[in-house]
Amino acid sequence: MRSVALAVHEQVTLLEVATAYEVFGVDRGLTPEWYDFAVCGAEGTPVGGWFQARKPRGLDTLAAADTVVVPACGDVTRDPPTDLVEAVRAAYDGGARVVSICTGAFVLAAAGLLDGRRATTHWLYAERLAERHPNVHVDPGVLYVDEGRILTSAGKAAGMDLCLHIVRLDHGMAVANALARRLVVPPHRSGGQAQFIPAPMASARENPLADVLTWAIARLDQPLAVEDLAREAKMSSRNLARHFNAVAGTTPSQWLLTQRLHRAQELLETTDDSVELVAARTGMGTAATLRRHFSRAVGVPPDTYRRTFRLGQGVS
DNA sequence: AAAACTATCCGCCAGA
DNA sequence: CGTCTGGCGGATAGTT
Repeated sequence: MRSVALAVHEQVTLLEVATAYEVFGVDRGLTPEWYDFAVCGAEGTPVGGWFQARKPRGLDTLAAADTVVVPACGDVTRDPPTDLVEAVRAAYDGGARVVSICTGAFVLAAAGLLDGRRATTHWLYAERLAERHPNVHVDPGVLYVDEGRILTSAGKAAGMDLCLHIVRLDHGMAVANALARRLVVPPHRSGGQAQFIPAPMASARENPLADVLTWAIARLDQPLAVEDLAREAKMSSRNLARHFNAVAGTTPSQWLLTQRLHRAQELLETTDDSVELVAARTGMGTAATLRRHFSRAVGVPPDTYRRTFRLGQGVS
């Protein structure tokens, strides 16, 4: 996945174009080969109402890229431009990985790429997306969703998280962490699949579990069991599991484990606590348990992760 | 390293 | 009737 094409079109917003450009378009020498980055669209397309795309490649060249990034389409009440939808469809059919930021998900949905898949978009438009495209499993509560060749992200800044996630997939964690350090953003805020972060704006109506999740995150240092969550949620564990699957696409214990591992990563990055202590402070019990889960989820053992991260800091 | 032990998940059914 | 909920038990993943 070495070439990235960014689709610009009418009403595209500045931040998202900038996000993709900063991540994929600037070679900071972090790894021998960075991405071949191209902007595709019509000459003079206004960007964010302030700038104009200069000498972009045509939309028809989208399909040539390994990865296609689709930023927000300004007006979601109208159908996205047909030529854009078709170009995205063609790119996907040609084997490209397709990524949307914010309401760019509407373009992917219009191209039929999201049917039967989990996806996300800006929380403000999640309901509209679900209405317009009933076959899409819209999850308004995550930063991004990784469905393999289709990746969608929530509003604005979450696009950065997804772009970093892609760099992590392509170049590994060390490079992604070094880049995050250069950009001065958190190195890893996880998005889709088994991972779930309660969206700050998620209302109790959208996500009846939001309170329980927040409650649990505040007590991560304790060995919480699923039963404890159920009690807090005032429902049976059976029902809690059901809601978890519906809202987060995962099980209570899986979600809990993911949160613990996030906290562990954070502690490894920011403290000198021993792995035993990190295990205790993340409610993982023993170091052995932490090591096993950490290695499987992150890919490297805790000690290696800490060393790698420290190295990444040195690069800046 | 394996076996006993525990917690969790999930399909199914029944009741509200 | 469709939807939501709780409980049961086999299967399985995780822990000691």
